[in-house]
Amino acid sequence: MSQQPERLEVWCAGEEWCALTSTATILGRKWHPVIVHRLLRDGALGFNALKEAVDGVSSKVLSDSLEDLEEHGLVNREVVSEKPFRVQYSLTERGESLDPVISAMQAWGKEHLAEPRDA
Amino acid sequence: MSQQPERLEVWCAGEEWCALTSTATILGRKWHPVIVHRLLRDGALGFNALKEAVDGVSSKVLSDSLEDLEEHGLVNREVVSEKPFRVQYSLTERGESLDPVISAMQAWGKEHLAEPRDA
DNA sequence: CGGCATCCACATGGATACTG
DNA sequence: CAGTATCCATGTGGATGCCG
Repeated sequence: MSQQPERLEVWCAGEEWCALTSTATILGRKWHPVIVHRLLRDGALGFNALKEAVDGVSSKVLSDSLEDLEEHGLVNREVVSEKPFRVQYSLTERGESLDPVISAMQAWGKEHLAEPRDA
Repeated sequence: MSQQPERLEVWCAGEEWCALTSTATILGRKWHPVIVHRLLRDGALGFNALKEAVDGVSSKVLSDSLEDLEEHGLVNREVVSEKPFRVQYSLTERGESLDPVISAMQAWGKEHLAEPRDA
């Protein structure tokens, strides 16, 4: 059940800054943190449900993003039904471990970015 | 002395995902988190000192990155001497407030990304 | 429903060379 | 020392349309 043992392979292993740049590269794509956040909040979701939950992403970009997240072992894709074709995306353990990072990012954003109305 | 009162203007204000995407866009650029980390760790640094501290970035990219960080009010640029021309880059209060985010990113990276040798 | 195919525009990073 | 000027390859996102 645990797909955690091995660490993610990265091109910069050995460099002191690798942990930071790699994490930035993974979470720095426009929708990645939002996707992870939605899956953390709502649990497993189908493609279109996730698309609506994210709200603002196109099919193509969501598809690309999910593929990238899958390749990084953060998201799990599961076909739950063939007849009415249904898929579910959920976080792996590694994906869930991003919670503190996502939370920190969102907290910072809420604290320092402009809001529509102040009050 | 406080340049914190106003929040950063962003193109996505009002969107629920704005805090996350904007933060991702700011910290997601390859060297941004490393630059902020170095300034957090070492304090104010000159251009070349910072370039060496980051280790791996080109002048052009460092220059671009610093400009971007300045525009976001995270980094402060100060000319400390004209004759022997010297400049110092340091974090603003807003920049320092990124500490928890950078720390979370680095902690996650160290925990989940491959290292040169295992033992 | 859950995508993929295409095409396009622009952002980003890197190499190299040069300057005040 | 502290950058800027070019040039270029690739990455990334977005729009639109189509398919099983």
